[in-house]
Amino acid sequence: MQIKPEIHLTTARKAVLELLEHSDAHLSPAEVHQRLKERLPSLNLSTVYRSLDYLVAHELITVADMGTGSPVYERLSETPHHHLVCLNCSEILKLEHEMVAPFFESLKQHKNFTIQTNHLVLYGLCSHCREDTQNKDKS
Amino acid sequence: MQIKPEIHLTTARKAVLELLEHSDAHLSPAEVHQRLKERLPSLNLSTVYRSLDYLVAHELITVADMGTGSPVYERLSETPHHHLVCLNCSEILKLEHEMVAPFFESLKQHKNFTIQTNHLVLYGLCSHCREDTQNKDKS
DNA sequence: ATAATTTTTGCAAAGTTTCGCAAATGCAAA
DNA sequence: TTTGCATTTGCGAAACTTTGCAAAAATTAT
Repeated sequence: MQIKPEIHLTTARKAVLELLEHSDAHLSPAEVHQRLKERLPSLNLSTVYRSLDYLVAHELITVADMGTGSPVYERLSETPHHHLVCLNCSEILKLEHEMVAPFFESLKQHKNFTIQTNHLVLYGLCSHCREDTQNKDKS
Repeated sequence: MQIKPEIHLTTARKAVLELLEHSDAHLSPAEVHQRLKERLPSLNLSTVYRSLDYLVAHELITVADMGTGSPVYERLSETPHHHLVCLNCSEILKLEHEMVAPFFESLKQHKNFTIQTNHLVLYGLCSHCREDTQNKDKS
């Protein structure tokens, strides 16, 4: 990963970016490739991988590993957000950036490090499953 | 990933765990396999993968993606720590858990979500590279 | 102990991701 | 425009990771 402020959108990259912008979902590389095959039949899967990497590096999209086997990509909206994934029931909760911003700010202040990670995925237990686990412990 | 408090250490799992406990480094699955081959010649690489998954799920070791191609594993010490990776110079900085704990605590308080992620890897710019980038912007 | 059940492992195959390289494309200079 | 240079892409192969399945090992019940 490198810092390259200059953005050059080729046909492939533009297609990938537009697909993500017009889709509200998390898409895996294979899904992106699948959906673009109609428009661009010759588009190679490895080009999809490279385009996704490029778009992430240039901060036009985000990538996250939700533990689904493949990383998933989505457009980068004005208000970034993050995810909490329950290890027990697999529920995925959205986490607003306001909850994360103070943490990133403290890293800037105390460690002199500017976070660029724009899509955090944290694993743990949702409220419901924590109760279940506690009950199980008692029995 | 599932929550299985009962820990069953087979020969393979014990070997993997002991290797990580006696080694101070981040090891990839292939490196773990390589180093155990002497002791356990018949140990299969897929068993190493499954053992690592098992040990992570049972919170005996941690896994992190440092952007090196393969995930890396290490023993879980009493004092967990995290990493900051510079996107520009690739330097890896250690981040003490004390810097992270208040953030996790706030998620517990406000979102009722108990974080179990025990090894965060955050990407961004180290102090040195941020200066460079700023200078480059000016020129 | 022995048998039945469950878990783990090796192996091979499938799936996913990366990489090298040559052809194609795009941009810039002449 | 044409030429030359740099970037991007397709393709094939390699590398990495996961999965299904049957054999082996461990656990539990009889």
